[in-house]
This record gives sequence, C-alpha cells and structure tokens, in this order.
Amino acid sequence: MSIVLLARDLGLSISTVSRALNGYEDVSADTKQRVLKRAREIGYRPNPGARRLKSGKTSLVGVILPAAADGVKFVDSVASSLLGGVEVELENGGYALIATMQTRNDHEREAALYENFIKGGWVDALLLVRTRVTDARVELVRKAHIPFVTYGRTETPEPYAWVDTDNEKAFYLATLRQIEFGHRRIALLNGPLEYNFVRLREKGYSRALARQRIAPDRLLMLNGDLSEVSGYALCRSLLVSAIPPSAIVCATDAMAIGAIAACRERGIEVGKEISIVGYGNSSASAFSDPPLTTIDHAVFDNGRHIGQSLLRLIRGEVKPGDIHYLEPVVLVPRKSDCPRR
Amino acid sequence: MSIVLLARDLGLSISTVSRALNGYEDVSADTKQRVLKRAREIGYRPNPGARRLKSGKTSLVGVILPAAADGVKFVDSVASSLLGGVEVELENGGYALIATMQTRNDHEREAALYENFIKGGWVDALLLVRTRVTDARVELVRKAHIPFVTYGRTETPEPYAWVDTDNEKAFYLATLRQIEFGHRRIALLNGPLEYNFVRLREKGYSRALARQRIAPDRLLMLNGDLSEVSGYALCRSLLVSAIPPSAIVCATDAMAIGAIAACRERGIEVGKEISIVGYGNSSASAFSDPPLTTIDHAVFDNGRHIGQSLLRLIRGEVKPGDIHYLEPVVLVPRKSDCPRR
DNA sequence: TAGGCGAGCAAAAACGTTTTTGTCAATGAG
DNA sequence: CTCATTGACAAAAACGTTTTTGCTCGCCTA
Repeated sequence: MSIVLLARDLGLSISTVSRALNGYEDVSADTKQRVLKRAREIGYRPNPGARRLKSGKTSLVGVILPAAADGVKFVDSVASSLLGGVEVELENGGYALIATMQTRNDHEREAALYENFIKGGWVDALLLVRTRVTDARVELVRKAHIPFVTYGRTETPEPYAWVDTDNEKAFYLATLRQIEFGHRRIALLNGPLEYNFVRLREKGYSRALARQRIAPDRLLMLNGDLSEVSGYALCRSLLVSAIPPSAIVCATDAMAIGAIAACRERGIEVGKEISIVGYGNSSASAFSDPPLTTIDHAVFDNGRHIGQSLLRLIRGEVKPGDIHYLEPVVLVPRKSDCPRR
Repeated sequence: MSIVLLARDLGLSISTVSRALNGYEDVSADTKQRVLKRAREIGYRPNPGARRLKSGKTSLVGVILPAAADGVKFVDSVASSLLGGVEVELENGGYALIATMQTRNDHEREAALYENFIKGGWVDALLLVRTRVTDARVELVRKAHIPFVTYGRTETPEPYAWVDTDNEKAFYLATLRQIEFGHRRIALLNGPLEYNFVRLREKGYSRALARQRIAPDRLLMLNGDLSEVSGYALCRSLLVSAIPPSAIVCATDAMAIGAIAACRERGIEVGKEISIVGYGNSSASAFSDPPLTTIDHAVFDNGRHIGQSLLRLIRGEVKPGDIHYLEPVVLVPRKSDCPRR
C-alpha cells in the first residue's frame, strides 16, 4: 500500500501522486517537485507486480539461451559478451534482462518454452540467439506480436529485426588470406550446419575459393561442434588423409586451438608447415603456440545494438523490418598462418 | 480476465476454480479434475503479474553478475556453468533466474543495485557470486529478510547459506604435488585479494608449504586479475627475477596458459624445466602445449546445489545456517608439471 | 428432533498501481 | 452577469489473481 502512504503523507490523492510520478502534464510543476522529492526521501518504489498487472508491461526482456555443446554451460563465451552489451543498453531504458536456459534441444520442447514465455506474459520483448537456417522460433514469436530482435539472420520472407556479424565477409577474408599465401588445399572446420552463421561462413569460404578459381573440395569442409575437442578430432582426420590440406580456416578459436594441438601431436609445425586461422579473437587466442591469427568481431557492440533496437521496438519508434545491422569484422594477424611451403 | 472466463465456462465460481487449480483440499476430486482438464484445453495460464501482486511472490530468483575483468563479459566461464546448474534445478521448482549485470564496480552503486532489486520486489530470493572476504552484500541482503545463497564464503559471524568449492584443499593439493616433485621455490599466481576464494587459495598454498617446512616467500605470491594477460605478465616478472621459481601454481587455467606463453617466450620448457599447475579444468586446458595439469571442480554441480538450496530456503524447509556445502576437488594430472631438475 | 459438523462451493475483499472520468474554482469572453 | 473554458486535483474503476470468510446442504449424534 505504498503509493497510498505517500499520497497520505503529502495530503494528495493517489491519482495525483501517480500522475506526478509519471510526469503527466495535468499536475502543476510545483506539486510534481514536491511529490518527487518526498518519494525519494521516503524511498518509494512502485510495486512492479501492480504496475505490471495494470499496464500489462513487465519491464523485462527475455532471452532463452541454448545449452552449449557440453550441455552444461549457461552461455557460451560469445553470448556472454553479447548479453553484457544488451544489458548495458537495456538498463538505460529501465528494462532488465531475464535469461532462461533451454536445457534440452528437441524442437517441441523449444516451442513450448517460447509459447510459455510469451503467452504467460513474462516479458515485453524477446531476444533470439543462435538462429538456424530455417528457424521456427521467428515465426512463432512474430505471430505472438511481441517485439523481438534476432542475433543472426535466418531464412524467412517476413521482415524481422536482426543484428549480425558479417560472418560471410569474415570467412571470405580469412580464406582469401590463405589463398594469397599460395595455399590451394584449404580446409574449413565449421560448426553444425543447422545454424545460419555456419552456412554464411561456408559461403564466404566458398566465395573466396571461387574468386580465385579454386575448385571446392567437399572433403575439406568438415563440421564439428565448435569446441577444442572437435577441432582436434577434425584436424586429426585431415592430417592422416591422403592429401592433407596446407591451410585450415576454423569456425572458432577453440577449434583452432584444438587443431593446433592435433598438428603438434603429429609433429607438424603450425605457422611454418601449416597455416591456421581462427575466429573470434578470444582472450586465449593471443597466448596459444603459435599465437593465433584470428578474426575480431565486436560482440559487445552487437549486444549494445540489440539492446537499443529492442528498446526502440518496444516504444514503437521503429518497424522490425527497419532494423538490420551488420557488424564489420577485422582480421588480426598473428603467427599461426604462413605462406605455403 | 482469464480465470473468470474459465470459471464462467465451467459454471463455477472464480474462487473454486482458483482453489482447484492450486490443489486445495476443499474442492472435490471430481471438480478438480474437470477444472484442470478444461484449463489445459482452453490454454489457461495464470497472469504472473496478478499472482505476483496478490501473493507477493515473483517466481524469480535474482543474480547480479559482476562485470568480468575486461568489463565486457556478462559472466565469466565459471559463473556460466554455475548458472546452468542453478537454472536446471530452479526450473523444477517453477522458478526462473533473472540475471542482471553490475556494470560498474564501485561499492555505492553496488549497494543501490541490490537495494533496488530487493526493495523493488523483483525477486523472491538472491544468489550472490564472487564473495569478498568482507562482503557488505550479505549483511545487506540478510537485513532484507530475503532468502539467499552465496557461491563462496565470506567472513561474517551471522549464519548464512553458502555453497563453495574447496579452494583451500585444491591449492593445498596442487602445492603439495609441486613439493613432492622436489620443488622448493614455488610461486603462486593468484587473483585479487579482496575475493574470499583468493584468500583460501593462498591459505591452501601456505599450508602445504608449512607442512613441509618451507619458508613462504612473499615475493613468490603474486596477484593479478585471473586472465591470460595477467598470467603472462606476472610469470614474466618472475622469470626475470634473481632466483626464478622452479614451479608455479595458478589461480586459473587462463593464468596458467598466459604463464606458459611467458615461459615459451624465454625459451623455458614447461613440463621439463619448470612445473606449472592450473585450476578449473577448462576446455582449453587439455589442448595447451603442454597440456595443463589442473584441478577439476564440479561447477555445474555446485550450481545444482545452489538451485536446490534456494528452493528449500524459499519454501522455508530449512534455515540458512543449515546450508553449507563444500564441493570436493580433484587434481587432473597432465604434462605441464614435472620434477625439479 | 434439535444441534453440531464437515464437505463443497461462492462471495467479496484485497494486493498497488494506472487511467478514465469527474469536480471545482478561477479565468476569460460575450 | 452569465456561461464556457481551463488548470489542478480527486474519485473510482479496473487489471487478474489469492484468500478469508460465509453459506448451504446433508449427515451424524445425543
């Protein structure tokens, strides 16, 4: 009964206090001041439950994090930076981020989870991460008429708001670099094909090869789960093949570090005999042996973009179809890549 | 007006429907069945705002994540696994986790943030991570009479619920191992001293030295920020000193990887000429060169423990002082440590 | 047969806001 | 002088639940 106490204290009606607090025009500047001052003194905070019930607004943005590869991590390190950026912006708009984990990956349960999140009235807006090539979630959320932004694109004809890093460009650049080093047999250690960013990376890779008239070799395009273990295993299989590649482009720094370990195991010197490029510019990448040439993309800034977009969408300042932001990438050269022998 | 619709549809009163839905005893088994069935058919979901307003319960557990060392990451990788475990358990109890980031680290802002979280009625319970040696937060939250669990202990006379990994034991074991390898000058690359786990690690380290009657050397106990960069810098400073250590124990795998890089730079072979042990058993630790001997602690399980404890605390099944759980650790030997030359 | 009791349901208040619709006095126009 | 207008505030309804209290009926007991 907090606002009534405040009202009583001030000798005003509840409605006037409420309108003063919310900055309406039909309350005198004088009263407004007085109310604001007293509210601060008394430490008044509007009850979120009541506000929510009345106005239907939750002041919450939801995100459902897919379980990481090991089924254990709440967020992978990318989502980690991303959410940091989102949170920072949301905070300015009076919104908070509510994160839930998708513990299982089957699609029915996923739909139910989103359904519950939306229909249950838990959030005002949604953030979708790890978009798939065809992603049932965006249709689902679109139909619910709730604002949302995806991190990563997806193949749908309908307009929707997305923020993404330029995955294609990144792998185009990385592959081109390898080609310019004289490499012709360049492997791609990629992630699960269902994800859109994986397709885009493949596309960038292929486009670079095509540009230099190098016939793509399906046997050099491998898919794993983005982890060190997977990078290690995949690289190992490449090294024992009939004609091993002289260069590798990896979907994550973790994979690259796994790949480096595989090379070391077979006595192949990375950055001399084989050329490896990673992706992500993780903190570990600078300290591997050799230090990893990788691609930096500003995940945190992406998060900020998403946060801002979410806010503008919620406020109705902009249409979903007008929010498209592609974050540029930059290659950071270190020692793991080298000219062909 | 959802429950009234359901009530009307069933020809029952609102109260009966509500009581049926909530499993009260004074509604016949028959009616209960009928209500439950129809509710499912109709897709009825109680409005969380209304429920919250009336009952004062939010179905939300809050956690305020400290910004990581780089000021950018939403959660460090440890918190990441931890929250996964928490979430999994909470889900069973009908609770969700709401995560907010502490973007700045000054203490006034911190207090305000917690104050707002609690007094604002955003959550039913709180999870405190990264406990400090003396941590104003636990006093703050205790006074607010809201259930909470800390991950990591703190120095306070009052009883409170904590879950922790056995940091002291871990560093006792790691250090002892180095001693048994014949090392006498063993460095400790630790984190910021304000954190309780940092003190405990120091304590474990010191205890092992004391046990073998080795005089501790303050110059060998260094503090950084747990990152690769910091591990690199600290190790570098050790190596150029008058009498460099023959062994190093690191507070994180990341630091250890940085330390390895520093050794490599100076042509010192890790696992032959110098013995290094990490902590955390991160996915990268198995793929460094040499593979890192490290300490595994089940962070995810800790998270599950926390989740369960939170639920029991909320339900009032247990007193805060009765929740103390110390997760054991296990050393996983790899190649980065070695006998003294 | 009267009174008490329990089982099963209903009425109504309450939670703390926001918002719609008044009310009332002072002001200005005609 | 009258009447409409406006500026500043108040009353009251509404949001969708939960919970306390009340009611009715049939049954058992004395």
